Amino acid sequence: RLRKWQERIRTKDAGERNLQFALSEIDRMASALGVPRSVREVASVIYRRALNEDLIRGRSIEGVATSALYAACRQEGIPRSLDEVAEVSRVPQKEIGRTYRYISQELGLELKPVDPKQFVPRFASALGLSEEVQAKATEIIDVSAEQGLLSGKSPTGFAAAAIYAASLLCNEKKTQREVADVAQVTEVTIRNRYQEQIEAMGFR
Amino acid sequence: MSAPADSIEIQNVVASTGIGQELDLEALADDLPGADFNPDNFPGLVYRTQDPKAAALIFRSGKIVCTGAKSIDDVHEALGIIFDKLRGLSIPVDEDPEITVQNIVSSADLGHNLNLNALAIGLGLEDVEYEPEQFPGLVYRMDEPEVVILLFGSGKIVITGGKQTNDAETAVEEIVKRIDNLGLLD
DNA sequence: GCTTTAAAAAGTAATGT
DNA sequence: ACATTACTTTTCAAAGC
Repeated sequence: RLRKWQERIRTKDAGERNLQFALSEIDRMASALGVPRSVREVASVIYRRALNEDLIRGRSIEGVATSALYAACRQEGIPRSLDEVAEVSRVPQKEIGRTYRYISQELGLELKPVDPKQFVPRFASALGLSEEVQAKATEIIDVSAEQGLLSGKSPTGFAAAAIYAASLLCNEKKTQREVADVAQVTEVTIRNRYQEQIEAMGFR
Repeated sequence: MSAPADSIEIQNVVASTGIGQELDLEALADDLPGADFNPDNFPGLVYRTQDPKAAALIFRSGKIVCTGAKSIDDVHEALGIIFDKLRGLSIPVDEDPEITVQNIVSSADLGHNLNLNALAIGLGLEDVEYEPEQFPGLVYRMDEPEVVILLFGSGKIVITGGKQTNDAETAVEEIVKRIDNLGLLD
């Protein structure tokens, strides 16, 4: 009986240590990504819910912690791409995506698809672009999305192309490579989305 | 006049069967020209038929998985060829091994572009998986028939998970109804 | 969970000319 | 700037780790 008690305490301690580890990892990754404290708290809540619902069984603590942070960013309207999240995590991008889909389904998060507009302020300021360019990029996204061009396209690539197009239109030109680097997409993707978007805008 | 259901094409049929006889795969790999067998990698021996084109996974237990066929008739034909090949190697094969269709993958065209963002919300986020950062298709799990449908912006779709020939047709009619009811069919 | 086999859809990426 | 190849998703069985 004494052994059982010790085992329980040991398990409880282990569980407590695991939770502390997960929360400190969320904190570390959130700092590296530069997301506000409110997002870390949302991520902590999602992680604890996943823990209570026993969703971690068969998955790595780090994977669930990273996915919780990815989900929290989206829920708070300041999304990070899976690439960006994977850069500060020690879990491969593929596993983060798979784990996110799983906990999102099981916890019923029902997050809407990521809106490309939500990347504009962050990408544009990283490129030192003005408010005017940001407003133009936002307009390009709205107009082309309304014409059905967004279906199936990656939100980061869509945002990157709109920012590139806006930088040209506002005489604050950035090269495709510069925009591609901050958005972590290829120049080919920017070129493809850019062509569709300027056509949708009625330019050519 | 061309209904979406008329555009359905079966792309792949997966079926399982068994010859009711244990097999020595090492020996079989030597006797069957073109057979791939890497037990360290995978326990099954891979054997491909040319006409109809299909691939069979043959296991030590005598159970066989056939995949890649374009129709249920092709599955029977391909497995028939394999059964005869085995008999030719003087391996006893059951008279008419039962063949079970496990999965049918079909493609179709709805004939309209689809707004996947609107569809994700309209069909219900709880039944939908749409992560364009990871994959361009919207994944929709339907209960009746129990199939999974992948929907693309072009209006092209993939229906998978069905076991009956008519599952794809039923599913296409149902998904068209649901999309139309949402006013999302241009 | 993973390993292998097949197939479609469309986007993105890496490599090659 | 092109093309080609390859990988992402879903489904399913098989035997074994």
